[in-house]
Amino acid sequence: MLTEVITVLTDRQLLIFQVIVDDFIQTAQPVGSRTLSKKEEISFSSATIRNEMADLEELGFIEKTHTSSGRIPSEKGYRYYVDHLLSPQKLNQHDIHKVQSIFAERIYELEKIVQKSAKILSELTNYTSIVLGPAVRDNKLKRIQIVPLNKETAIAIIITDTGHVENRMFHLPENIDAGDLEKVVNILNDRLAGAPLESLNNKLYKEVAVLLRHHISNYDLMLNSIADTIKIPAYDKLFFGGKTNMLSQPEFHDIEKVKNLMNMIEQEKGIYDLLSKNKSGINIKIGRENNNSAMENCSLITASYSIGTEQLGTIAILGPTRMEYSRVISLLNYISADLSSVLSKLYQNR
Amino acid sequence: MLTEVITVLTDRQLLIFQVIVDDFIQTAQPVGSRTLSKKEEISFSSATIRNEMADLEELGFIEKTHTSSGRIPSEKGYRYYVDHLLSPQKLNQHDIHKVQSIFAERIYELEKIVQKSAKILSELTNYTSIVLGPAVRDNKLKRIQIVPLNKETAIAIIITDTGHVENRMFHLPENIDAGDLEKVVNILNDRLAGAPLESLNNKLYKEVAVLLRHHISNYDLMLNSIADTIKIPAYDKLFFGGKTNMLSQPEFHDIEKVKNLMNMIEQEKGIYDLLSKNKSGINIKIGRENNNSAMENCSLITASYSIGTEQLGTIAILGPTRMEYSRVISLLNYISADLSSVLSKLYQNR
DNA sequence: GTTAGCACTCTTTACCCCCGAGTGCTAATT
DNA sequence: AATTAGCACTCGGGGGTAAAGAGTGCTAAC
Repeated sequence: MLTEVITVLTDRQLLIFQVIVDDFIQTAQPVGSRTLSKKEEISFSSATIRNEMADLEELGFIEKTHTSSGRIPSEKGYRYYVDHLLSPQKLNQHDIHKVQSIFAERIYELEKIVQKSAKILSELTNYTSIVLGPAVRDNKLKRIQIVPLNKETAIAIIITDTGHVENRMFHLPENIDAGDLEKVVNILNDRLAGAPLESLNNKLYKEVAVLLRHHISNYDLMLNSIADTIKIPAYDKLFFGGKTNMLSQPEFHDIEKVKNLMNMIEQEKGIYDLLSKNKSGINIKIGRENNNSAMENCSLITASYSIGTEQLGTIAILGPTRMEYSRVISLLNYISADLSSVLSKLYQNR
Repeated sequence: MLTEVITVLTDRQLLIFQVIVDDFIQTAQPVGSRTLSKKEEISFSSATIRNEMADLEELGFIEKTHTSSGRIPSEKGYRYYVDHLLSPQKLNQHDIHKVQSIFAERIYELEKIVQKSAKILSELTNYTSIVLGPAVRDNKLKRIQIVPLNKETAIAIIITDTGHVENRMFHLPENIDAGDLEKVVNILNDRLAGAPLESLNNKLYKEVAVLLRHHISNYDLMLNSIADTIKIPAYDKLFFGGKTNMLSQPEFHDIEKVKNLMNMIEQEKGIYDLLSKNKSGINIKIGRENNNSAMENCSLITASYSIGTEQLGTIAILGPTRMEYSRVISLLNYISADLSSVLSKLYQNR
């Protein structure tokens, strides 16, 4: 187990540190002692501040960009700021109004609500928002449907209890007729309806296979196609908002950084990894804490949304390390609570 | 009707112009007379070249970036190059191999094939590829299905003859039972199956409404929900490949340009407009011909793919005006032909 | 008609210098 | 003992100048 050295900062150091972070978050410019001394909340001279800053730097909370520059928060500094100095921000009327517009229209599809949340969130923050869509993994099967398109192909459709629909085309075995198909579908629904999607594959081969054998000759081909359809959602869907917002951040004037980040966003796999392994509640990962070179100058704040106690998905904001943590956290909290309550009302009694 | 002034260039001017364009496409650097005079295919002095270039500039085919710079092709120049000087390029073995990998796996879904095409195309060209997915507009309805999820909500699913599936949740009228629903579904399929999606809305209100009235009390609410489901695909889907490839092009070192372009790509509406109004075959739009400020330094080459004679969708490459036109055109031709033939085999007899 | 030669233009790069913002340290002040 | 004024020093950025390099247009010679 790691032992954390608890650093005790004096009140004055704390004050200076906080003002440095707040100022840097706003301006993106290194903060010097003169600038600080002019702030209302600071009543001592620049020399004093310089001394304190030297100490704060020694402790690793702030750093210089070059020998005679002002200071910027280090990653450790942001971590401390986030852990100890964050005061929850009240959302203003405009924010609240916009968030509630997500649920203004009568929308029933989970996915659409989630997508709209991503959009609104990115508009409110000017950062990039990412939403990991509702996990279908633990949905339960509502119905399987097979619709033949012509003699050779048919389309298999599965519907889950949350209204999620997956479909896939497959090749029909030769010499199968409509009656056979109907029997197959009946057996499938009989045996599998109500079962969690995760368990379907297993059940399919263990319980259904035997039954199918009695009814159609070329059953194995069909079985594989159905198994294919069932296992489609390997990853849950990702929704993005404001993918290009990062381009407006001064830290991304360097095209190379942009390219790295955008590439990761496009690939989705990396993002998926970042989002999926978070616990419930608010999670904050700062810079290299994300273990991802493209995220060097970025922070990721995630929150989960749920139906009742069942965690459904994750909603996140990706921004520069110099991010408005307080505001973003408030927003995420607010949206995820709203999302959870609306979704619960809609789907609780499924 | 516009009268086009036909400009006759001497063979030598043509040669010089072609070499300028080819060189600039490769290097992205303005081409000077000295550089040209060193080329194998050019056997006259730099002074002669300078004279010819002055003429070419007067005619508007090339331009200078500043008074004493080399020349770059103008938009008019690219247009001429594309219209008169393009020699079809043979694809190499590697290209052909990669293209054919699109169809290597047995995939039946139109969308997946199309998506894979976009990916491969962007990898082969290092530009951004865009595919306008199969138009569902003129698909014909295969089947409508309604699956109740609980007492209040149900999900309506429509399946088209090409295997496209759309679904939408809706609120069930109160006091409707499973038998009623089945009747509704039967009526719908009876009346609408085989009809083009476009005509469904009309038919629904004109023919089906009367029938429904006899069977369920609250039929109008239901009717509207079904109408909603049917009209979902307002725009055909867009698929992208290599969205970030543009970032590697030297003309996009300027962050502002990148932002403009990326924003347009993200919004999709603009892209949709650019793609949807093209005729069959290869279309080339250079720079401002696209009528879109974000496309100032870009060219768009589109090709259509089809089943039989029915145009299905569009496949396109978005790159800088300094684009490898010849190669891209060959690739697009090749892929669209392959796409068309494979899709025809799969769906001809639908 | 072609080309060698030349003066001229413009960009790029480097270099220098100076200014401003900031620092750390020391000595004086409270 | 803590705070602050003062000062020497450092570094980045902006402006200016100079030289190099690539290119042009024009003229005169071939």
